[in-house]
Amino acid sequence: MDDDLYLISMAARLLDMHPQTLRKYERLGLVRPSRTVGSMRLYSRDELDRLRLIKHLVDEAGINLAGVQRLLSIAEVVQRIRPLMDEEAVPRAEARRRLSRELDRLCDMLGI
Amino acid sequence: MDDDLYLISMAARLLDMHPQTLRKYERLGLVRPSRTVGSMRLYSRDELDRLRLIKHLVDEAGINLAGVQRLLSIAEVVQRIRPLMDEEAVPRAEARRRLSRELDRLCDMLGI
DNA sequence: TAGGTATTGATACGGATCGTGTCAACCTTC
DNA sequence: GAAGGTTGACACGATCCGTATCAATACCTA
Repeated sequence: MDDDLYLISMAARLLDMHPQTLRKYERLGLVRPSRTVGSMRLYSRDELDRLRLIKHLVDEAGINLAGVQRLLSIAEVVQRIRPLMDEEAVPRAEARRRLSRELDRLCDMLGI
Repeated sequence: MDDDLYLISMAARLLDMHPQTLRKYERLGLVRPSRTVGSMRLYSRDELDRLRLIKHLVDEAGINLAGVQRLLSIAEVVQRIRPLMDEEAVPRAEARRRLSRELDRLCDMLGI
């Protein structure tokens, strides 16, 4: 499995986005494609998914890039919280402690 | 206690915002001041706090109003999650169930 | 009740953001 | 080496957002 990497033109075609848009998103830190030795961008499946999410938040929800950035940070925290919900995956006391810390982080990101 | 209500000019002065900005925020559903019988806006302390948060997200973080709206919705969910953390406030199984539901809601709001 | 001040809703203007287009220089492949 | 794709930088419209302005209405006081 040669875990599928796409050049910017192919990625843009798959996502129906403009290559310049992808470059700008990287410049803003919204996505971080790897590079060839000649410094050409390589987009993985995960980054395509991330870009699809960004596209949805921008086009459908009308959220600007500063807002998208904040929402992506929040999403990361929520993703860390999910596995803490699995019974017997984590000791209860430890899970509670971690959950509390992640919630504090969320509040910071939300300004509350 | 005559729980402090302010007309728009006073609210704007306290927040250092333009009255027209407050009117526009209401038109977009970001805040919902009560009204006098003559339809003049009345801002409570809670709404002033909400406006302060909005102002911070817009001015400091550069997030647009669509993004602010989404973040405020997320903040509401997080506020509902917090009390579920108090030991012995809620039966454990029930707390877990509610927490799981709120997390699902968060994922919807984040598009994940 | 009459008169002055504040609020209302609607509209318009200037600055900033964002997607897109264009350009020369570089990399890659044949 | 030639052709085509990529890179970074810049510029051009469209849209968003705070602000200003306006006539009409509400409030308050004399």
